[in-house]
Amino acid sequence: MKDDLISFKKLLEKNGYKFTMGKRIVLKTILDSKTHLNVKEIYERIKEYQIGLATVYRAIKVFNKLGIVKEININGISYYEMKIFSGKPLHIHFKCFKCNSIIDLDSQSLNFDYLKLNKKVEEENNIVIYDSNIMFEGLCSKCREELKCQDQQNLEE
Amino acid sequence: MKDDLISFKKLLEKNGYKFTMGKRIVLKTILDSKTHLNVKEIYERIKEYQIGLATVYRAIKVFNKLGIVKEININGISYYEMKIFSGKPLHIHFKCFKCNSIIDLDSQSLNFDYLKLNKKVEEENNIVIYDSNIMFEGLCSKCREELKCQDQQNLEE
DNA sequence: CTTGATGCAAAGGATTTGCACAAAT
DNA sequence: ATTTGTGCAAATCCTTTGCATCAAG
Repeated sequence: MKDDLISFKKLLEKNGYKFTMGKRIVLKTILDSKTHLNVKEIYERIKEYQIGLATVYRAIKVFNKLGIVKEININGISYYEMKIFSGKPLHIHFKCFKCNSIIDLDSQSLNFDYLKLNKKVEEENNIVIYDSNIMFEGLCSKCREELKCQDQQNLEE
Repeated sequence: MKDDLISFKKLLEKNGYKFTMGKRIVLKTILDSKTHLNVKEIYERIKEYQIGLATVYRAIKVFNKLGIVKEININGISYYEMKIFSGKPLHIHFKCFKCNSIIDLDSQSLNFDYLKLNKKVEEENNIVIYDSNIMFEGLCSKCREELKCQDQQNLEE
């Protein structure tokens, strides 16, 4: 087994789960993906291995419970990405209204600012924050440029 | 008609919708509620007026599209709260892992900090942010106290 | 009158579950 | 050997849609 999977195996077994082939393949698929995947997408990618849809759902449920993956809801559908060992303390997502693309915003300095704010939120409200989900909606830079060009053309007419 | 509903009527009609009794009752229900409601909850509260579930869904879809209400997804279910004319520029939500309650965090100074951060995000990424969804998960102050008490008792045993 | 709105029931899509069987420790 | 995992199909839950009818402007 690849070294990088051993930590996951240990984490699963510590919690009474078996690190089966199904779970391994689902996990690997999420690990290898550059973008967030939903269950259907994961299933499509791995069904050649004879893995059922229910197994994918069950594996992800366990991963989510153990904090291995992070769930992001976009238009009522759940997408998943790695959470632990991912090197990202915070995930800020941005959804473009126009092209519907989801962009990860992970600037070092922004993350730091947000973590500082988290601390303030915790103190002000006497709560403990384990996880934070931040999702912005708006116009991405590409769509923004396109709109600018259109405006220009409208003016010239 | 109550004064405070006229702005909504105008907004709807400007966009080609009729401000019917169904929409009015659904809107009033969300307006009057102190907490976020899901469609089923709204339907339960107003079905005595002979309003069908589909009507509730359709009304909310329009409200959401026009920015009248804000949609919040909690565990795959959509909840709704007022967005425009609500006096809150930003809604930060907190969900307690233990008691599952959803708490609104709306401190003036925090909101200000977040809006400032939004500006920074916009500049760094050359995007425009129309809306932001921030949801924290963790331990609320009440559950935190309870856990503290339990720890105390465990130590004394 | 014309157009959008409604209620109902059926359809749709995502997720869960019951069950018999298979696989892991 | 025992316990958890799996595939399949059925069931469930939330949401949307088609259609005939109704109501608002």
